[in-house]
Amino acid sequence: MTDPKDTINIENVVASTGIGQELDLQSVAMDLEGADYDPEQFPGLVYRTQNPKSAALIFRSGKIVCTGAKSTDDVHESLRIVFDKLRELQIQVNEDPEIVVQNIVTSADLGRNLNLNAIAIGLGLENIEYEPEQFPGLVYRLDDPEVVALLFGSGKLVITGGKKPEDAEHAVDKIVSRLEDLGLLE
Amino acid sequence: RLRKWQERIRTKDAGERNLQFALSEIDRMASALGVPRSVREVASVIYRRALKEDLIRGRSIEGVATSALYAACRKEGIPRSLEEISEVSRVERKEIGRTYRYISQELGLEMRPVDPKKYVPRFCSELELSEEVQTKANEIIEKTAEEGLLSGKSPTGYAAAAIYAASLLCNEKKTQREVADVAQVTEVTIRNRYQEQIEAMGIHG
DNA sequence: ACGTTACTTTTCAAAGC
DNA sequence: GCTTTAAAAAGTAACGT
Repeated sequence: MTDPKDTINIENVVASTGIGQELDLQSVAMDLEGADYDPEQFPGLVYRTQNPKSAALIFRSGKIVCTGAKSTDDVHESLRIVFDKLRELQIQVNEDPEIVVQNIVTSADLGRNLNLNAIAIGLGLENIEYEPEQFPGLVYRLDDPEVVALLFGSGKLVITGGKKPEDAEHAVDKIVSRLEDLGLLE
Repeated sequence: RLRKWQERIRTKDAGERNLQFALSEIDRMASALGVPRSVREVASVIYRRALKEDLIRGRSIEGVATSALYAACRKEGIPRSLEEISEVSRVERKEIGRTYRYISQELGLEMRPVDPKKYVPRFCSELELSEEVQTKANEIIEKTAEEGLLSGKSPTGYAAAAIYAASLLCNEKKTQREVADVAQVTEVTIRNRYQEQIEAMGIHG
């Protein structure tokens, strides 16, 4: 009788911020160890942090995207490292740049197998996308919270598109009660 | 004013030429796949609806035409896999799949997942397997799908495994390679689905 | 027949083509 | 629309051994 909510795990957090200063990415790429910069391929410079593990995309405008962190705390820690690295290169970085979480990817487990065919019909074909020839997961878009859920035959699921950890909890609650109402859980 | 008239005629002609091209492509692909005329008609209707709803913007005419045909085959109960469809189209499989999902969603086609049993007659006939094998394969699909084994699995691989198992049970053995070739899946997929299916059926193979 | 790697889906920001 | 980055889910595929 494990509450599916207790199985929720944050797998990835995407956030954006900015140092409030324009950057010469060419010189940052020269001085910053481990930086990947190929403007022909992508306008952002890629810098990876090891602890916590994440990847930062640094742009000419001074805006930065951080992805790969496992929590919002890790996002802040990763970006603190990036800010300090830039300061070491004599680049002015704002005191406490505002960090906005843009997306949180979560996984969870409903604890029992799912009959995706029955769920597709039950939730309504107009509300879902299920094309097992192309992808094994059933795509279910929720309005509140505004997230997208991927349901698998194993009962495991992925919740993405949320901006706060509670979004995933609410989504799992709604999915569980919806499936229970339809008699499709257990 | 005369220029506007000419432009309208030019646009109208271009539009009609595009529609004619799309319909002739649907016809060409349908012939190559050997599907009945009714499927081409359903595909034409879907294409015209997509055109009317302005779903072709930002997409290729061929991509929408191919996806309309793929959807029509499924709606008519004689599905062709994306792999098979892409062989007669110049549009790649991935693009056909995503365009199909888009028009299906936008037109509210409410397509049901493909039933693997729909592939059994065609695959078995290509393998020259008897009616008995087909019936057995359908039985295997029916029973194991009820137990939830079908969730997330590709219909062609599922059908292929059931046909392989049925051919063994009916002493009309086909190799995994032979079945894999007609279903256009790998032997690995047949092996994996086959193991699950015979276990669920309580067969010893 | 293994094992490994890699691709499919969803989400999001960034700047530029 | 595309490009890049990360991550999970499970299925399928293509390598090499």
